[in-house]
Amino acid sequence: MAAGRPKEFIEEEALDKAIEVFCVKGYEASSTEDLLHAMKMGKGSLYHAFGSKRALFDKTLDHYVDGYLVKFDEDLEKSDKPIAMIKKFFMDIAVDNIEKHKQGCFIGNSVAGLSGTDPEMAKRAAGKLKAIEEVFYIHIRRAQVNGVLKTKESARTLARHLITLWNGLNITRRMYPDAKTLRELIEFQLALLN
Amino acid sequence: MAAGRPKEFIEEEALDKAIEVFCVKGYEASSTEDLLHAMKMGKGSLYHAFGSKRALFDKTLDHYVDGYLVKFDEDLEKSDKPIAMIKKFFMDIAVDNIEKHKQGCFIGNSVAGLSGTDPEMAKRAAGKLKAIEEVFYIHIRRAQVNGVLKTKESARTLARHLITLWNGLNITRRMYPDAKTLRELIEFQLALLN
DNA sequence: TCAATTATTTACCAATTGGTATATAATAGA
DNA sequence: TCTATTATATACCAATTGGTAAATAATTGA
Repeated sequence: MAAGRPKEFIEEEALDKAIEVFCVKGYEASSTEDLLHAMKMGKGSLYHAFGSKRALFDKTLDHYVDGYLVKFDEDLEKSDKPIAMIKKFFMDIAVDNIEKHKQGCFIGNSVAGLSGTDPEMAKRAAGKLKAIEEVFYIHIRRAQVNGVLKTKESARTLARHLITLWNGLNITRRMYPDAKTLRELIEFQLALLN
Repeated sequence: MAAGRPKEFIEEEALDKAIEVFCVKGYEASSTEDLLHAMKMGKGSLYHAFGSKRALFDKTLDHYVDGYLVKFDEDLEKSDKPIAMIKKFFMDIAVDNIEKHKQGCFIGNSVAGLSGTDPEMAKRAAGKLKAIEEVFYIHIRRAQVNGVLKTKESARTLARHLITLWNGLNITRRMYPDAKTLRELIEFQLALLN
């Protein structure tokens, strides 16, 4: 195996920290200094390991979705009540703490923030949302075939409804960062999934 | 009346240009240089007239909503089919051109982009969304009393549904900047308004 | 015509930006 | 122990950032 001085940071942990910074401040407002401090590494190391701020951001996008979507899909796969689980996924947003509400969704924030300055990266972020939609789609489709879901509306539209709800809540939760308001709203919209 | 050298710019026009810049690039990524160029004024003039980048942004928020929401409300007031008009308002999003899709909603973008770096300004932007919700609310409520709207769901929840749909489309239209997909989605969600 | 007032132009500023180059440190294998 | 390899630390960089100061230009009212 190759030799060389061993890394003093764990890539996954460093990326997690970078995600926090990018998510809270957005791409432009996150300075290299912010990232360095949060990731606890020197400038040399960071640029050696990740190449550039943009490349780092790109990696965080993958890391964020991989670590979170794959698990969600697996959990749905195992579950005997996937639709109830999807509903719970949304209802859980309502009881998030105020910090989470203010933070919003990393991917949604990225799509909104980058589409004017870095369309290519925005497209990649949008692709991640499509991947989430796809998970919704697969399990909705299956539930329709099963007969668990009675609605005749196309699974594709239902999945897109959910992703739009997700995107919408990402903003609306900043307007109303309280459980009651959000719960009412989410319950109302999930009634379409019956 | 007071004397003094007359302004060489029209405030409303300058603000419109600033809105374009802020909307496309976001607050942080919009440099003073960008703004100066778009607004066609010198640095001295800009700082003399608006004080700071942040104060300018604040003014654009007001200008954007004032010029657009008040008119919408008036139109709804005049209309004999306000609910149909609200629906049309949403359906029109679907046929916007690709530039508009990529641009998204100035207010929504601002809420997403500022909540981590300037919570106070983010709150002001969120307040603008609440003002839009209020317009929806008033006309939904009235339509329920009229009997035009049959649904017994609370007007407040319906209004919040619409603002969440608006916020959601703001992101989803970046994923699917095509009329067909958006129309399907919007039609589906507007079915709740019957 | 002369103040007073307000707008514009221009030159300037310290601080911060993302990024690089070089030297050094730590490892594995020969 | 020597070499190849990889990681880190540090000093440095040009460019850009938001913002200011002072001089000047254009207006109104006396």
